[in-house]
Amino acid sequence: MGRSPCCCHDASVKKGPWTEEEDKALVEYIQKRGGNVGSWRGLPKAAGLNRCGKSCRLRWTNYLRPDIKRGNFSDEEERLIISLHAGLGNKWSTIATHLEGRTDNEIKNYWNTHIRKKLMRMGVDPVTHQQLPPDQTSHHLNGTAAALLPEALHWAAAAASLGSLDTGALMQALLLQQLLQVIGSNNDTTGLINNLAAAKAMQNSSGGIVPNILLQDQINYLQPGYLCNTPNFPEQHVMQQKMTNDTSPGMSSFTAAEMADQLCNTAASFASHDVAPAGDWSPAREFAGLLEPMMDLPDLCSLESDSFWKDILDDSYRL
DNA sequence: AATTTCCGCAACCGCAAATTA
DNA sequence: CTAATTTGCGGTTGCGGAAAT
Repeated sequence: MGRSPCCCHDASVKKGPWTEEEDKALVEYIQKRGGNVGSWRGLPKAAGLNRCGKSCRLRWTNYLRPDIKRGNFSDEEERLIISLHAGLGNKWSTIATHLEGRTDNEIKNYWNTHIRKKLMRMGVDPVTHQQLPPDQTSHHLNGTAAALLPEALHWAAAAASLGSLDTGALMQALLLQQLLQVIGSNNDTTGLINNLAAAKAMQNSSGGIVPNILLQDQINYLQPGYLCNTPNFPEQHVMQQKMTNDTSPGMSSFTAAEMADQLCNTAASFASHDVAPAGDWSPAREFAGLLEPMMDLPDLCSLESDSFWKDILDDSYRL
């Protein structure tokens, strides 16, 4: 048993950056064979390259392949990566299958250089997607925002626990988490906390994902009957499309996404005063008051590029 | 203007899974 | 079935350019 020594250990085989000539030779060889590489090990010799087969494969799959998308990642792609990573972890190749034209290496690099840092700044552990302890958080949220974050992160964790590939619920959870950071800058958040707790209970009653919690009267005013469509709620249309595209069998992530969707619908409903919940709805009214100024939220993943989010984050850094 | 430090990305490396003989 | 070989994956490194001093 054992492995034959790889040509990569041969000192005479070239390493390091590829030259234009090498690229050309590799592309021409593969194209001449109609894209059928055959054996990577035998390729270098056949193509007249002094490289190891492994190096050739990497160069082709990560750089020379004709279907590779170039340029910066869009916000939509970034959102997708974050959501998929929350459910899959560092399964870069699996994540890459969900992003057309992007390679696992590219996504991994983008994660390590951009997204990871962004999450850290937001006080979110990029490995677990859960809130970091205060002493490990790279900035200091004010007390209210800090108190709210666990609520949203609880959601993210619940969605992640499904272990499914679909991203809807996690996207919504991240949306909510960010929303909460904003709302947290307001003073009185009792209503918000009540509503979140009730929403979790709603999720519990319809899917059994999050155990325990809550008082019946809190659940009452969050029944699906009270939900309304709010097309201008951030990301709503994106989520609807994602869920429509989800054809995976079984439970799901679709269900989770739907429930998460309902929560956001609820938030939006309260905010727009379109809904009058039964019973004691003063918490909802209060919640609406907090949300109302937020209805024109800019793109939620443009945390650094967008001045709206940047100002909010800067505020929290100062505190 | 020169030097140092930081950062992003392409490429490498070792391991494990998959495939082949 | 087993060993040998190939392929794929994820972590890590190091080069080169940009930013800071």
